[in-house]
Amino acid sequence: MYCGSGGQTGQYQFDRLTRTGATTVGRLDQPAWRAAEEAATVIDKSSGVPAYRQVATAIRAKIDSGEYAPGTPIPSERVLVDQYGVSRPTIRDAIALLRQEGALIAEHGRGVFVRPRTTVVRLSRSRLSREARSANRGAFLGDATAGGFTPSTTMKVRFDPADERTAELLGIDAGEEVTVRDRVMRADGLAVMIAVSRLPRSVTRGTAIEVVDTGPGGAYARLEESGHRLDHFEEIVSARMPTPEEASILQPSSGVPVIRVTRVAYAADRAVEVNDMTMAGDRYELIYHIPAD
Amino acid sequence: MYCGSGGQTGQYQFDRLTRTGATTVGRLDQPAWRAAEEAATVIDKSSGVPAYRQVATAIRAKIDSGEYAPGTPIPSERVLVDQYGVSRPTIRDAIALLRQEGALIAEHGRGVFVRPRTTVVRLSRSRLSREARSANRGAFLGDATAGGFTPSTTMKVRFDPADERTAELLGIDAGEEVTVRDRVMRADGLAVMIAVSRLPRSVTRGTAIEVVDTGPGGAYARLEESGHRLDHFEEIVSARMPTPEEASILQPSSGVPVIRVTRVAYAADRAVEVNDMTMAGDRYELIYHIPAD
DNA sequence: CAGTGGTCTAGACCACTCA
DNA sequence: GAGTGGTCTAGACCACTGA
Repeated sequence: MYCGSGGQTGQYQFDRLTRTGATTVGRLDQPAWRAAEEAATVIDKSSGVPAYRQVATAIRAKIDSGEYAPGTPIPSERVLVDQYGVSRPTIRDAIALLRQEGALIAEHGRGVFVRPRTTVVRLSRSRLSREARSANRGAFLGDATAGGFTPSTTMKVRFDPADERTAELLGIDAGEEVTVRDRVMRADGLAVMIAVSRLPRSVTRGTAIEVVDTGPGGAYARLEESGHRLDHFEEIVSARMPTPEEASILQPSSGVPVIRVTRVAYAADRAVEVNDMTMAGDRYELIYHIPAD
Repeated sequence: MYCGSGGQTGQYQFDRLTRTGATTVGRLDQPAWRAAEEAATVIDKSSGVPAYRQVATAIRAKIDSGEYAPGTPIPSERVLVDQYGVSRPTIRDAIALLRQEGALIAEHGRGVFVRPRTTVVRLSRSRLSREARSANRGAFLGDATAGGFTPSTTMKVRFDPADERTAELLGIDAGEEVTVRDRVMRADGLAVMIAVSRLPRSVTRGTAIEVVDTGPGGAYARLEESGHRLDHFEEIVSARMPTPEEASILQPSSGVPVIRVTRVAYAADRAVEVNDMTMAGDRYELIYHIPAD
């Protein structure tokens, strides 16, 4: 089910959108190496360095030098077999290594491409302030038009017993009922963020937080209306490789980690929300502002 | 060259050290599967799901269920070949997938182990404040003893022309000379963080910032003494897979991303330092405190 | 349709670990 | 020296893309 523009708030702000590269992938670009018909880099089998690593190093050098340009295909595996004089599995090992590093992207039936520089979205935390929260109509949907992409959001609400971690973060007993707001944010149809928000049911009962559309100002506004004036937020940031489930939703290029942010919102005397956000690591940067005193 | 305890400050604080697991690897533990001599999970070759993925799913399930416990070895590749009735390369593909997810760790000549739960260090930003900076003797070395590990630091100082990115962040011209403080922090001999700090030479000239040992309170104290009172910091957080160079220093387990933090320190009217920090993603969590208004 | 990457086999030999 | 993972070969067939 989809929710309208009123349902979002207190999310990250699209503070600035940086397009660090705008290369179209493949089909139109002429790879530079096709003109050059270059000599193969020689693989030294007695050097002790595995052949597939030597091949990877050679390809990496050509990417760095610009001979293989972002967005263009590298020679096919069978061509590389001839160029380097090793078997196809060895070539594939080299490519696998570079894919793991995030330098190459394989597309079945099309070719292997130098990863195009991606559009990086910078999320600033400065606008989590009360004024900013009330002023804008919801971070994700609000700034989307400015960023030039079409936003959409899938939202589900359910009620679950709190697991151990949630209970600890919220300062409640495990098993106590929590309201779970499960969200997938998309830009131009592509999932860019998963956000799972959990609040004690004792806090949300009788408020619009228990339905999909929380109304203007979003969940945080409803919290403050119902007597839970927000005092501060805490964010825990970590990074890891995506689980298969996350990978199926976010579809990150292979070799790209996810950034995990757990935000805990505190009212004066208690934690009122824990929000677990997962985003593709190559599409986001988080910006934090820290006063010197 | 090594520097003493006086040279560190303004770095992350070891706010809390969480040992989430203390399993010894391998040799002493009896893997549970050895007792059970389990029946092989059947691979359905007509399902359309690649065999190596089916094997990976089966192994992942055994890890999740606890049948393969953290720190213990899984059956050898040749044994798995028999169990699942596929070739060794196929088994290796399955293991490669799980290594990429960070679930397994291979050790040459010893076996493949379920990744032990690692010690996570939580870095809180709350103590970047002026009082905290002057109160403690340097974050990394100071809190190390509390965390129960032996810290060491390698530090080099050099002077370079500013590259384009540094120049933009510092608000100077590209090519202008900057003081580069290059640091590797180790816990019990293991590198856990790389930090490269760059300051305009015009700011550091004549101060202890240009030598390895900056003295009590560290570089930030010297900055404030020389008239650059710090106003605020900005941190940009991102995640990606390590470059080969980073991997050789940090030696993260395969399949573990690095967390990248770029901190810019601002005096009243100008940026005075940009500090690029790189840490192994499985060993760190960053904590940020954000006021509600 | 030809060309691409994806999957898989049945071997081989090497480097490393540990009893 | 036995067992482990690491590397490598020379094939095979499949699924997908695009002219």
